[in-house]
Formats: sequence, C-alpha cells, structure tokens
Amino acid sequence: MPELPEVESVARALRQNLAGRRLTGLEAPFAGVLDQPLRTTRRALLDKRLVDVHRRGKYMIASFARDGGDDPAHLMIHLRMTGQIFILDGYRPDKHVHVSFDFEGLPVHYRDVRKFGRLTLVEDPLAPAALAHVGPDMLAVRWPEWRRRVGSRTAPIKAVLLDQGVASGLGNIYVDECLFLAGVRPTTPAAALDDATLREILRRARQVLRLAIDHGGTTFLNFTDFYGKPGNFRRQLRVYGRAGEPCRACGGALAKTTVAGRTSVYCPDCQV
DNA sequence: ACACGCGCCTGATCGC
DNA sequence: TGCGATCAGGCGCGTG
Repeated sequence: MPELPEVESVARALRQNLAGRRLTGLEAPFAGVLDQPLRTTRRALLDKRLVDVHRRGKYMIASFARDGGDDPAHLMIHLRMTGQIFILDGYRPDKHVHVSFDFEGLPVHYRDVRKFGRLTLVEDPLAPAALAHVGPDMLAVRWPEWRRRVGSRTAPIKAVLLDQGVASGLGNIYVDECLFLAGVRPTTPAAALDDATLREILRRARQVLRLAIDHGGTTFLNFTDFYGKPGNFRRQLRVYGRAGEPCRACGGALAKTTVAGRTSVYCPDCQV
C-alpha cells in the first residue's frame, strides 16, 4: 500500500515527466474516484499546464495553470490502498483504470483496484482545507512539535504513529519497521514511553522512510512506480509480512498481533 | 479530546 | 468454471 515513500516516488516522477506539459485530455471511465463531477474537474484543469507537485504525507497536490500562471487549479490525489499513477508505452487500460490524463499525447493513467483513492479539486495547494486535520509531514516535522502533538495519548504507540493528524506519512508497513528498529512493541501505550524513546522512534521513522525512498518504495500488493516497475524495498523489510519467520537480529520467531485494527508483526525478544 | 468500530472495495486465499 | 467466508487496510465518519 502506498505510504510516504511510494507517494514521494510518484510525485517526483510527475514533476520530472510532466512539468510544463499541457493537459489536453481528461477521461474518467469510473468518475466515482473524483470528488467533484467530471465536468467540473475537466473545466478546472483542461488546457492548463502542470506547473508543480507538492506532497504532504500520503497526499499529492498537482498544480495547473494557464501560460503566465493565470487561473490556477489544484488536484489533490490520495492513492489510499491500491491506487497507482503511471505512464506506460503502449498500455491498454484495463477495467481498473478509472481516470486517464492526456498531456499533449503523453497518456497518464490512474488505476485503482479497490476504488478507495480520491482525486479532489482544492483551492490552496499548500494548505488545503481538506487537510486541516492532517498533521505535518513525517519527514519535515521537528521533534518539539511532534512531541507536543503526541501529547499524553493513552493509545498504543502504533495507533499514534498511524494517526495522520499527529504527523502524516506512515502506514502499516513502515510503522512496524520503525518500531522494530526502535526496539519498542507496537502495543506499548504512547504515554508510557519516555522522551528519549520517543525521540528514537521519530529518528527511526525518518530513517526507514528515507531508506525506502532511496529504494523506490515497497511493493507488497500492487504498488508500481510511475514506469510500472515494482519498488525494491521489500527485501529490506525486517518484520512486515514476516510473522512466524526468524527475526533478522536475534533469530527468534516473529510474533503477530492486532493493534488499532491492523495486523502487526514484532519481535518479542528485540522489542520491549 | 480521545478511543474505537464500521463502511467503503475487490482479489487472493482458505475451508469444506 | 466450486463456492462462500475471510482477510487485507487508509481514512472519513459516527458513537461513546
């Protein structure tokens, strides 16, 4: 599932491949992934050039404008569980392609098997009202602010890390990886952790996110990058998807439990 | 303010 | 071409 690193990979590719290109076509075989009617979305975006792409957590915001910067419009994209955006030579859209963009002859597709993702027109590309409740990006937030936002939450630390209102970007995969690296069990109440441990968790979260970005993200279900290629981070995973397998640090069997409604894998010996 | 459960979706996998 | 049940999970929303 696309988390911060996978979204970053797509955002970079959009910038590199489409910046300056004009949107000349927009079709939506399944308009249900659009928050506004197709005609509204077309009216806002067609004939404008893609000028920038911002990312906050797992949200991308693509900005369009006419030549000279007039009449800007912004499309916020969230891939949720199975959303993909890609450009592939000779690709013939299957039944899961819900939106197709045409950039002066360059076709770009939005594909989403579970239809959880959303494409939303927003007014403000940097601080859209729709993201008012979403916290700062996990890679950008400073320790004091993050500490303040974590507060004295009694929920398990994993639930707090998954809460995009605290800081945005972590999902189930990287939370488990981060907590393994920090040596903390996902079930531990956040309020029971001292500042040194919380600081270590934040440091490890950033470390694993950056490393995953460098490896092009993780492909578990069906994430592919902009060019249709899977990410390379999967073989770096220490715990996610490895319940029952030996811990890469101590050799003991990894345990599985449910935290915040999500499957969670940890090492009973290395994580206390 | 915070914690928790549900619904949205479809494909893969499992049990019989 | 067996089929129904279960699981996977991000997020918005309703409830307590």
